[in-house]
Amino acid sequence: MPRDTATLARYLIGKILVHDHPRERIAGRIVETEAYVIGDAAAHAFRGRTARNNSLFLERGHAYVYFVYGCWFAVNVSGESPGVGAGVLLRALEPLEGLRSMQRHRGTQRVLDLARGPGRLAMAMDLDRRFDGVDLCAPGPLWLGASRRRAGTIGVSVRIGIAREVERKLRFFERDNAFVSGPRRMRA
DNA sequence: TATGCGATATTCT
DNA sequence: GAATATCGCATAG
Repeated sequence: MPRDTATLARYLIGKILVHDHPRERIAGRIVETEAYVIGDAAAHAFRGRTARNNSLFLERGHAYVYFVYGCWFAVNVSGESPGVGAGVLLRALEPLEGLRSMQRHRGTQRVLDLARGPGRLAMAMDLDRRFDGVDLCAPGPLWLGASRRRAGTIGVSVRIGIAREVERKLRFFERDNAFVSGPRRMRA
C-alpha cells in the first residue's frame, strides 16, 4: 500500500470494495476517488482530531464513514501513519456482485446509478457509521481486494463539491468508464 | 441532456 | 447559527 494519500487515491482505482453480508456478498470495482491530503484546507482532518473525524487519524487503510448534508454517508480510506490525519474519498463503484441487493438498497433498477457518487455508493453497499474505524486490510465484513481486471487509463481533475483548495488536482478516475460520477465534461 | 433548488442532521463556531 | 467531500426531482430546451 502506498505511503502517501495522493498516491493511494490513484492506487485504489481498479481495486475491489467488498461487503460480506451473512447471506450475500456485495462488491464493486472502484472507478473514482478523491485525495484529502496533509495540510489540505478542504479536508475534514484539517482542523484537528475530533470525535467525528477520528478514523482519519488511524493507520492507513482504515474506514472513515461520516454523515453529510443531513441525508447520506460517505466512505473514506485513511492514508497516512497513525496520528497524521488524511484520507481518500471513494466516489464511485462499478457494481460487480450483489446487484439485486444494491438495487434494493438504492430503490432504483438503473445499474448505472447504483454507486455513481459518494452517497449512492454508501447506500448501495449498505454502509453507515457501524463501519467507521474498520480496518479494510484485515479479515472482516468490509474489505479491500485486488481486481481481476487492471485499471484503464487514469484521468486526473479538480475535486467535486468543495469550497476550499478548489484548484488542486486530486480527483482520480478511470477514463471512459460509464460509472464515474459528475457531468461528462468533468471526466476529461 | 442540462440546470436549479429544496431537503436534511450533525458538527463546530 | 452556519456550513456541509450530495441527491433526486422538477423544469426547460
